[in-house]
Amino acid sequence: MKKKLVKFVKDRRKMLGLTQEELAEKAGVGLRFIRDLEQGKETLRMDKVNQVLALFGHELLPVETKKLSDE
Amino acid sequence: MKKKLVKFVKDRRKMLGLTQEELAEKAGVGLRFIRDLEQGKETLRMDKVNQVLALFGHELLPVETKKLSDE
DNA sequence: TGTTTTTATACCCGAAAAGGTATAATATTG
DNA sequence: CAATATTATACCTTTTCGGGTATAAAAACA
Repeated sequence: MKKKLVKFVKDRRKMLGLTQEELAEKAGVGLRFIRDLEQGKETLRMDKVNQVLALFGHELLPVETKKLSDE
Repeated sequence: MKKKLVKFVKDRRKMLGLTQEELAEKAGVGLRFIRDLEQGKETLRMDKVNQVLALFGHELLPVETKKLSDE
């Protein structure tokens, strides 16, 4: 199963050479939140996720779901 | 200020001729949630929003934020 | 290897989201 | 206009997310 959001955050964070702790601080969220996010938890608060994505110049928006088969 | 998500949900719902109540039931969320969502509340749970968007064949994903001026 | 850094799990607590209900306020319709 | 349907606000309760802390596991590095 997929997790585009998870992959996006992990990739971007490593791209910037940040630890989860540093990302948490920069984003203004708790370390636990970053962990949960990167672990694929889905019951996260939208605004908190957006706080993190904002660091990467991104935000959560409705995108067409094209789920033909997998990947 | 914008609210793409709000506009998207309202438009799609009306497009299908549904009331907030009907949308809530179909999505499996409370009526109050739909109201909060369409009212621009940002501290919503991501998975619940996705339940709603799924009815429209969409999902929340990270999208580049292009905030040149407004609109 | 052993040492250190980073990440993953688990537990506790306060804050607040989600849902239900009730009631205003708007729209819609006759 | 009035009557009805739909949407917006407010209050209350239950549930759980988010944060802090502690510890275990895994990675990185000497």
